Amino acid sequence: MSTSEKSKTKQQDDKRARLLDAALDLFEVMGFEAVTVPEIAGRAGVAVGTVYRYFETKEALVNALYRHWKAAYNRMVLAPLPTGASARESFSLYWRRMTLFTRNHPKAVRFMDLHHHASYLDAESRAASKTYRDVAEKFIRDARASGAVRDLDPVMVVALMWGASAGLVKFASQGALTFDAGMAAAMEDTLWRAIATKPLGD
Amino acid sequence: MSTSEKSKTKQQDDKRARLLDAALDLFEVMGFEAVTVPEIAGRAGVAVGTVYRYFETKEALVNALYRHWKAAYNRMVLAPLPTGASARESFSLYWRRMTLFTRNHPKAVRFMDLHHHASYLDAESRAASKTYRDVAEKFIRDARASGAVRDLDPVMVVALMWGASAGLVKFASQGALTFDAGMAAAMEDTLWRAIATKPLGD
Amino acid sequence: MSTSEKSKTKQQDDKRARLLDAALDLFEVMGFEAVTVPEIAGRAGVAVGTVYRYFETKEALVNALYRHWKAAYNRMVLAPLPTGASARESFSLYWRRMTLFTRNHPKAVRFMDLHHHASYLDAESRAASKTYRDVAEKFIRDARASGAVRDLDPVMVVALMWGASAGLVKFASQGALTFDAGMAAAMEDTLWRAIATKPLGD
Amino acid sequence: MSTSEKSKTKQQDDKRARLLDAALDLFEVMGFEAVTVPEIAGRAGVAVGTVYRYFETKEALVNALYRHWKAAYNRMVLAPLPTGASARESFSLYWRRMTLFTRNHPKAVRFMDLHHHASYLDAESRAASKTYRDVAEKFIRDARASGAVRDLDPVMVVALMWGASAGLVKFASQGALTFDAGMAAAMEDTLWRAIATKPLGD
DNA sequence: CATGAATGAGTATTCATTCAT
DNA sequence: CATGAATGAATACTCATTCAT
Repeated sequence: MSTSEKSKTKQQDDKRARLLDAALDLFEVMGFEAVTVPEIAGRAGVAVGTVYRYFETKEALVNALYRHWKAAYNRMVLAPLPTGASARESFSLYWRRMTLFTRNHPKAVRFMDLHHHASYLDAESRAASKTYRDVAEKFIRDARASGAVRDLDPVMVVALMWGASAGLVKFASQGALTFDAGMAAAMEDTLWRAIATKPLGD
Repeated sequence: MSTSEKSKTKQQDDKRARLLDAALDLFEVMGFEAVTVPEIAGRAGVAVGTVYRYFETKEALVNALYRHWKAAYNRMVLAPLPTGASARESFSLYWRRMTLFTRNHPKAVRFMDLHHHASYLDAESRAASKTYRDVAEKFIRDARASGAVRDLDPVMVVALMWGASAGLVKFASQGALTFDAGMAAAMEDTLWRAIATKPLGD
Repeated sequence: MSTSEKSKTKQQDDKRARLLDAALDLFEVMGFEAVTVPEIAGRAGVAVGTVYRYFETKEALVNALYRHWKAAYNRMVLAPLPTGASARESFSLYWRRMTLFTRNHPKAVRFMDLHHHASYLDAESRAASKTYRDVAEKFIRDARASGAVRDLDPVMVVALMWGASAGLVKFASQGALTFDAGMAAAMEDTLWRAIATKPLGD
Repeated sequence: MSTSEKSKTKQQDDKRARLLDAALDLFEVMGFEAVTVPEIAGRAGVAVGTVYRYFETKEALVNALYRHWKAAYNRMVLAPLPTGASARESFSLYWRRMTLFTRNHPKAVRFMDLHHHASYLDAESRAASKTYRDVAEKFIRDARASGAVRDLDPVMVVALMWGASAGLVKFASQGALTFDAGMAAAMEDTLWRAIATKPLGD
């Protein structure tokens, strides 16, 4: 297939992608209202009017951005586990997926946390959040049933895991720590001690 | 001092306080830019122009609000511990102060988390954040030195504690759990297991 | 009553009136879409923002303008006739009222004619037009019943009278004729010949 | 000339004609400024860019449209009368031409009336209007000289005739009457009574 | 001190026009 | 010749801030 055959679509995809990238950079730092459409266009290297060829309104743009990253997160983090994995292995896998995504896309994660209850997000965008809690709760419930995890409120455990990850992002963005694989592993070990029936076992 | 002299001051303080309250309610839900000065004035029951008798600009108002709550937080949570407290007792006290404040003033806590890196906060407002980290780190370092807490990166532990609290607020505000004293205690126990050398000991 | 007591309302009325005047001047010549809000504000001697203190939107402004003049027209032209007036006298009175209004407010009449079917006029504004036709038709019907006017379609007669007046305005605005009292009287006589049973009688 | 050579031209003419038709439909209802070029292109079934192959600008398009219909009107209505026609016959012929054109092309007539003084029409387009008045005035002057028409201001008579026709269009477009041949004839009779020296004579 | 009408700079959005394919 | 994606100037409208009362 020749380059020219695809170039039209490619260029469009490219512009849309560049607009989403620019919007992420700006919204994450400034917030939705503080960012102007010309700023987004400028950073994406297109004219103002072009923004409106790809997104109906500025609100439609944030919503598209939010859903884009929420979908990517769900795809990577909430994918089914390999069958037969132990509770410890499952915990480790989920935690490493979460932190890997977070470390690869810290801006996207901060953006989602900052905006998840914002008034300019429509119902569909907000609905995406639920999935995460559902999957996480089910995992904890199963692990508890298997006896590997103590008798704790599943939602509390989800809050702890999400919070631990968010805390690392927050302090990393302030320069107080480095959120690398080692830090992720140390936190994993610490969290497992918090919730496991026999943290030192095995 | 006559009564009328005092009442005047009282009324002024009252207006200032009502403005700060109104601003907190609105900023926390809508964000800084999405809230208009007339809205704040209306909710506080004063005229638009009056806002400017108490605060130079809208930015000055957010900064005053931020510092107000940051100071309250520091006063309540970071106050010196009773001398002679064990690491376990100190940990418990800090955690209970944190969660008590958070449960009493969830709007203020969400506001501070949402806005702590915002561009409209000036250097002085942002500096207030540092204190918290310094105190928290010192406590962890001491506890570790005493042998009660494992050999962990202090900042990671602070991230974990802050994150655990933030996670509870977040899921509580979504209606997924109830952040009451029992929940706080359960989380305290869980966190202590995560970091203590002998979590079951004593 | 002192001047100062009323001055606040007076000034407001004044601004509203000046805005309506400016809008009439501009809309009549340029059409609704070709006129910018800053132009209206400038001509009225107020700031742009002030326009929006008096009218929700630009559309609300045209609608208010349209209703203002339609009401004035109906008040002056469609007021009840003195009882006992003959058909000839009634015809003369209606015609003189129409042409007097038209000569005094040619811009308003052109504006109403130009805009009466415009998409930016809401239902209520458009409804005002009906009254005119109803009154005019009733008059013709009565005059015909009395035998003074020939057996003509009443709507056709209304069309003729309105058209005659509109034609005079149009050619006057082009500088082809002078629409004064004499011209109005000459047209009245001509129209009466057109419709009367015995134009020369009496 | 080969067929293909002609068809090419035909297709071009066709596109131009379709653009003019689409523009008439839209301008007449919405006004010049409220209609977008993409709308015109869409209704004409061509791409946006194609509009600019046939017309320099949007203004050039309205001007072309205006002149197109003005020329058609002049060709049909203002064509020389058969020699030797009486004043009554001439009057009838002019009136029937006017009303026939108006009934066949009501949109074009409304468009011309609505736009005849618009700022986006250039001098040449506006000049076309003069012809009509000149011809009409000359006819009245002659008829008056022949003694068939009373001693009236010619321009007033033109205003009356134009107004009568415009009134019929206006009320017909509002659904208040039907502008058919019978209505046209009734109005002709009525108008002749208005201006003739001996309306009942012959 | 308190008020709220007035201000005008600033923002989202539209749309006539161009030009590479 | 035809196309329609890209452009950016222009417009309606908002809202922080001022100041006369």
